[in-house]
Amino acid sequence: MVRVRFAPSPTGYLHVGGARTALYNWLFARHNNGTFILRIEDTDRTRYVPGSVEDIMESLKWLGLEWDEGPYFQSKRIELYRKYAHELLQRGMAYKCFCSEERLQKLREEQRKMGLKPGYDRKCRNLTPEEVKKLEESGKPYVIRLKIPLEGETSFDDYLHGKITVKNKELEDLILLKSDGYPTYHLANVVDDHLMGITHVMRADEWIPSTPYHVIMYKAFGWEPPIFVHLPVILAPDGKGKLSKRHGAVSVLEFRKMGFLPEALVNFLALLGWSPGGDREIVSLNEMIELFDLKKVGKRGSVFDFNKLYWMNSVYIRMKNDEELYNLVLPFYEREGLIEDKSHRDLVKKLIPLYKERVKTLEDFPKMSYYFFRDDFEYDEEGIKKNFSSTEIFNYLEKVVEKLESAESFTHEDIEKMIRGVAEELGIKARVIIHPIRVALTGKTVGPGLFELMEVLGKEKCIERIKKAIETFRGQKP
RNA sequence: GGCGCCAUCGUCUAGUCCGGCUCAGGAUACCUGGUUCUCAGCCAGGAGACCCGGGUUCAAAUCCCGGUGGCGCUACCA
Repeated sequence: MVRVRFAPSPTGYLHVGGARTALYNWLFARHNNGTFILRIEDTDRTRYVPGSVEDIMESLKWLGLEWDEGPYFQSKRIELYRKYAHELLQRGMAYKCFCSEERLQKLREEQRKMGLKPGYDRKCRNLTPEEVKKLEESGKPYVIRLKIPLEGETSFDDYLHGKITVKNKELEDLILLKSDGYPTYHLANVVDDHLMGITHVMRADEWIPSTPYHVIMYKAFGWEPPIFVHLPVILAPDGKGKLSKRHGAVSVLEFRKMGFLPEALVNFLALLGWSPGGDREIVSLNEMIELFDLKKVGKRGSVFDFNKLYWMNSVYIRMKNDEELYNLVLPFYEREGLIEDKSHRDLVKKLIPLYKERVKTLEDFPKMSYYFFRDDFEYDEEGIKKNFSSTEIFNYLEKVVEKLESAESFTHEDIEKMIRGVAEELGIKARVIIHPIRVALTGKTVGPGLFELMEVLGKEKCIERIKKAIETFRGQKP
């Protein structure tokens, strides 16, 4: 029975790197009919950020990665870790260390100065029972450290990387229990993974260096270690280092705010380091469950390519039907303050087909269709220059207004017939008036098809805006 | 610095395990053309990669060694 866990620490929002780790764990669990557990590793009170647990859970839910157990909080299991730390003490696999932080810091400084590798000098490792007793009675705070074998080497089999070996000489007696009684990540992590029956530990690459410590701990406890799977990290677009805030959005919920669809984000993230094989790119969550195979996960870090995410998002938007899109997009219009009554909601409904092929995000909808809601849009400079510099154009537009005023039907088919008819009467190409009309109506040179756009805008607005453009730009020397 | 991990188009990747089918396939981004009232979309085409050097072999992107580069870790943080 497969049991995996996603174990973030509540030090901030859930970023996309963490989300991908969660996704792989989730997919692996679902694929194997296993259990996906959420565990909050909050053993460092100083780094706790209020609200981050909520953010993490909401992010996971939004992405569709529901957990089967938890969330467990390590801060509520402190006694447990304490107990196990003391068990190691009794077994002689750990020891109390009374060295102050000041001494450790000074030690490190000196080591660095002398070109030695920094690390604890194991001063307290060989304290006699009497010395320990004396120090304890003096009330001196202490930590509990793991006794690393002085010789030999430690290795483990990583599912992706194969055998990884380090010399025990390179390892130091790391702290298991801090002087405030809280466990360090290492202790809590190992104890919980064992107690929770975790079969596969899938976490980011950066944990590889501390895995030997964990292996030594499992051995010290006499426990069977889980299978380790170290996932490659997500790199910043410049390829230098991990993705961070300064490269743009990193928080999952931030992507939601920008109008990305969870399906798109998940699909994109899944392909960052994993391939379903062949040429498949657009894969639903269900298909991913079926196809997910740890063997197909890559080893090298992958760059987060915003461009590709935008493309994928647009693909998913186009896959939605108009009704679904309406529900998704309405909140974005509301956020922009464009929705005041039912007529506005109806308007949004009509806009969906005009824009769904042109947007990359949900946020683009209100941004690109602002002029349907307000008259205070701006005219594109180039658009004015290109379309309103000749004098004849205003005569043409007047003719258009005339025709529009007498129009009985205002479907895009009839509008098209009418506009093309005007052009023919005038002996000009339709495009000669189409573009100026678009600028007059929207202020822009680009946008949905003019006739569809006019139909939705409505006869009154069309006439009004063309008249206004004539007034504004006629005789104006650009 | 030490230790570790990694290395196919700019980017995500297929192929690498079990060497020949590959003068390396797809996607994205970019460029060109077509469709069209513009844009987007769609269609067609283009340019673009096996880090370097040795070795093994009839044959290497694929196996081995070395180098280089990138990244990670080096806390009473996770």
